[in-house]
Amino acid sequence: MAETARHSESRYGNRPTMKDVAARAGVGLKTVSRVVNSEPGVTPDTERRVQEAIEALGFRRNDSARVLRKGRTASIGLVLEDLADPFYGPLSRAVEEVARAHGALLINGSSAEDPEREQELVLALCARRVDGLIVIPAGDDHRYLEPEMKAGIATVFVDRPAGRVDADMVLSDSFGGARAGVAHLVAHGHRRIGFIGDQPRIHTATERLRGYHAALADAGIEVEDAWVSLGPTDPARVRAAAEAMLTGPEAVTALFAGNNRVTVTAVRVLAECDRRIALVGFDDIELADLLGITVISQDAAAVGRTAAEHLFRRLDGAAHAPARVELPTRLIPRGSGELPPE
Amino acid sequence: MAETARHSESRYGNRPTMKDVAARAGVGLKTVSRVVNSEPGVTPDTERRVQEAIEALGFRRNDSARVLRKGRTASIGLVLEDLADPFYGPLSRAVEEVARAHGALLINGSSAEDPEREQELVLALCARRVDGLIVIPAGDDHRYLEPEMKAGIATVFVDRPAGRVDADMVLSDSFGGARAGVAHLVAHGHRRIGFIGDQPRIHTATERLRGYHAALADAGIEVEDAWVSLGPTDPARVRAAAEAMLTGPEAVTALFAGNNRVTVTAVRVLAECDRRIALVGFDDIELADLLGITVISQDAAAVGRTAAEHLFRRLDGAAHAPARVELPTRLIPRGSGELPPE
DNA sequence: TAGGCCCTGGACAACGTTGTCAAGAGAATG
DNA sequence: CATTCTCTTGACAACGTTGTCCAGGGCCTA
Repeated sequence: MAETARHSESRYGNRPTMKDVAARAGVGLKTVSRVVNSEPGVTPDTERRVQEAIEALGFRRNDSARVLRKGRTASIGLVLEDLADPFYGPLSRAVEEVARAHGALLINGSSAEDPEREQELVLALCARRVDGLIVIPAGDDHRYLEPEMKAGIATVFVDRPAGRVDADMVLSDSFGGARAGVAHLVAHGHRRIGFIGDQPRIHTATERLRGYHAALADAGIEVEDAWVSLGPTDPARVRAAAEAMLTGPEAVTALFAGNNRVTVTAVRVLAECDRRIALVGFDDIELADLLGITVISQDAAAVGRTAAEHLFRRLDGAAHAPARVELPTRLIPRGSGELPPE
Repeated sequence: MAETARHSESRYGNRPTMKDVAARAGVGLKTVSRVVNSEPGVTPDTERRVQEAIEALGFRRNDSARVLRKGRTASIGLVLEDLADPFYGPLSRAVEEVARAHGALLINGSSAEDPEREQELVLALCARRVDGLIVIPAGDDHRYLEPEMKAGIATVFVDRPAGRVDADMVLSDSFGGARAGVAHLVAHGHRRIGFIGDQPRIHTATERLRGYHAALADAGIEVEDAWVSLGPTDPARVRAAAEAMLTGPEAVTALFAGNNRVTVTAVRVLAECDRRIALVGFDDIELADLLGITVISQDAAAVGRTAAEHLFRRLDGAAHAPARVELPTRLIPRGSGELPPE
């Protein structure tokens, strides 16, 4: 029977290690390490020999081992709701750019708006010992993160506040934006305005609804129940909600859409409608200019950049109390929000 | 002088290790490992004691160490061009879903269409020992990946073929799609058709141009130089190209846009134009239905899913020769491509 | 020429985990 | 009661890297 060669086939497909390089170059292990990390104290001749061995063997440093030894992974985690959502693409890209500038890689995960999945993802990232976390919360209780944060994983919450945990946050002014958008409709003569938003457990959804109520209260208008609809933002639900608001004697003359997905569906519904209904949407959308859609725009890239910069400032040692940054929104009139009631 | 407490402050902010848990629970190290990994052979009583210690200390397994030991990182890398591009969001999300189903995390990076940055990113991912790589090539020479692939990092190229390297690829039928799109314009009476595409070093750009030429050749139409423009797809360049094609006695009556970014700008230019110019764009765009834009649609999510499934099949041991999958495209007529020449 | 210093290079431990193996405690069997 | 077998448990090495520390050689100075 052949002797058991239990490690004849190593895990990384027999990748050469520094030891192999050292053997081939006829130097010590640590000298290879020095060359690989451009540390001083190696004569040019020795360095050349090591470089040749590295080249010949196709050696590449194993960062897993390095991470274990050094304690820093040079990677950060980003947990968002859905990478495929056009709002999160630019945000994610902005985070990536900042990470890159700090020599860090980005690990991405989508929670699909499921609190359990969010937690699962976040904890997986913590187990990897990412240096920091940027989280767009799906759930509203983040106490599970406390031990992690105490253990030194810097965390910044984005777009929605953290639940029951004291941490840095970067938000958009949902309340103010919605209030301005609805006030805009009021200013153009509307008194019956519908609001279609996301599920009430999502902070931005209720904030925007609060803005809607504030604007109508400012105008002395009493809101009817039938004008407000919160829930999932899939096309079917939104379509049903919009159609309900547009029918009957009490039909609204204008709609406020609580986010980009709602706006998209609303535009489709209104295109099929025989009356001219005004529309203001939260979040800008590509080609909205050509379609003449008035929106409340938030700068997703700026949100991501701000959050990432915060994070790295923490990683660089900033120890001030958790900060809450609120970025402004901007109303962009393009026609749909300026239609008069009919 | 105080004694040097060189490790008084450990790297992970003094996170407890299995050793600490073992000490507290009064058991051996390996027993903790067994509990953490739900391995059999631990009495309920022991398990309870260990669980309590884990709870009390807030222990979380350090996956860096695990990775080093096991040789699998349970993570894959995705290098694409720009996460903020609406084409890549769904693709990336689809890859993530497949990875999740296999218990792997996704590390994301944008090459910004820069071959050097692509290589830098890919090699960084290799140094992390990701189990596999999905690459949307920016460069056209990937020989630098050969040692990595030989060392066992599975790699799938997506959207564009790998350069000088034999590997799995998942592509869309750019040639066929463009040919069908241009033929569609010809069928509606156009004989002077412009083509605005991406930089010629990008494979899809030249493939689509090839499709354009093929369709016109099929129709016996001779292409004039002024009808074709390849280059960066930033709005300024595309706008200039489009405006040039739309002026003069030899102006085109229809445009074929080589990708989503080109289409967006083209739509803007045409909206300002006094003549009615036909347009077909490669890649579908949100709200294109409302704007009546005829497109050649490719299913980004399907591309991502297919690539990721290929990758994991490789990781599970599939050893067949590199495969090249080409996914079909679909022409979606919505009005802009059916305008007659005027 | 002797002594001291600097510079290069290498041996060794440690990071936190998991695989291997063996020991010990009971239980089952003769 | 002796023996074997099963089951639980823990000691130990190893993964590939980096930090610490020491040795030896060359060079400078007195």
